[in-house]
Amino acid sequence: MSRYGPERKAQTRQKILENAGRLFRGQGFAATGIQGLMAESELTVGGFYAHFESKEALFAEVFRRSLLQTRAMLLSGLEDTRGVSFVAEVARRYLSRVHRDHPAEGCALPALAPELARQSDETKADFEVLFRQIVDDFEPHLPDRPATGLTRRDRALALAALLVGGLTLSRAVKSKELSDRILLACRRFAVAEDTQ
Amino acid sequence: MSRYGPERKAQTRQKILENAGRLFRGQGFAATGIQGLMAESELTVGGFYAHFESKEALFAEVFRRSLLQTRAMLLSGLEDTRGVSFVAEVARRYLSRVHRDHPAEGCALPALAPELARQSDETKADFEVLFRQIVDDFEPHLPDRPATGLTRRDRALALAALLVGGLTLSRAVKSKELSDRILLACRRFAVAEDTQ
DNA sequence: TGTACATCAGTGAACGCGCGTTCACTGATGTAC
DNA sequence: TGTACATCAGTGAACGCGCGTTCACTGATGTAC
Repeated sequence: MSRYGPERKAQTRQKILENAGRLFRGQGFAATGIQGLMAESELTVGGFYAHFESKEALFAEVFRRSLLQTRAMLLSGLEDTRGVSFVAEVARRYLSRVHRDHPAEGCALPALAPELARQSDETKADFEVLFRQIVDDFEPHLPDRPATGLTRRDRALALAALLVGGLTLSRAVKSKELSDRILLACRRFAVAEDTQ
Repeated sequence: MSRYGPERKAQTRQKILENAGRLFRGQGFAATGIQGLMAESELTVGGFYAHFESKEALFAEVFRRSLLQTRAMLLSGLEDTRGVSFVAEVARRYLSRVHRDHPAEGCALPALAPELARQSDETKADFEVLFRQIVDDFEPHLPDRPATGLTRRDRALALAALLVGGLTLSRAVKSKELSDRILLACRRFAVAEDTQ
């Protein structure tokens, strides 16, 4: 065994979080056991509670971290991009085949949103902070088109829904052809909205 | 006890299916036990396998029935409605506060889609048949706008994604104000797409 | 009409197993003198 | 430098419980004669 102390503890916590992220998103929250998670992290069950208060507390933290990663994945390098090309690029990144085919490494929402909806208000409030942040990030990049009656905030929220719904549906069907079609249709729809 | 025979059995099966629908959508598939489901149906565990081959087989059937109900809820009375008013009405029905606040009685997708995505190809293929049917039902009611590069099928698929994603997100946040905002934004977005 | 029998929906105990959480304990470390 | 001690991340057994599925059995029913 290597060194002890707080930095070593932080590393262990990190490892548990990463494995929990993969397992929760890959198999679901209720379907993942702490036993298996700790084994995956090369530890024993009891140690879990030195790092997290409960399974739900871990869930909240996993969700938070996953969304931070998604945010970075969606926005990195797009600081000065606006209008159609912003929407097209964000939709292209999120509604990709790679993302669809690797739920365990992807955004937490299409994998875990219904389970989040069943958690405590506290956990949902934790999520909400980050969700608002991402929507806020979208907003300034979107075109202002008051004639449609949609504010930029409306567009940002609807874009988020289209991304999450599109990826969710693309994973639920069996046929790859239909699945690809769903991804493409949502990308086109997101862009079309801002084109005319 | 009342009468026996095949019609009585069908009634029992029906009762199990209804309770499973409520429990799965309300608490999730993995989080619902057959013991609890059968107790809810005023039966004992063992009897379950006289009606269903396995828990997954029940899931597939529950999903199918739930989508049939959703389809009826979305489309009833709209046979001759076209264009914006069709989209507006469908979105109004699906993205309603009542629907959001009663997941156990609502559409299976926002409640169970990620768990469906983790089931066998057979179960997903079962779902796909009905999903295609609903998208096919949408299609003829949607406006044809070739200038945007979107086919009617694209619009129908994107509309489905917007509905599912919108309701999913509206259930995941804590704040009712934000949740309402998400529902409204998606309704507006769906309609705006077909207005200009 | 009365009796014997086959059917089969539903019972309830048992299979092996894993669940989330608690807790007394271990043993490597850093600190004090 | 050497020794005694406090800290605390992680161990592993145990708590009570429920999991999905199997199976020998029960008992109300419909049928045959």
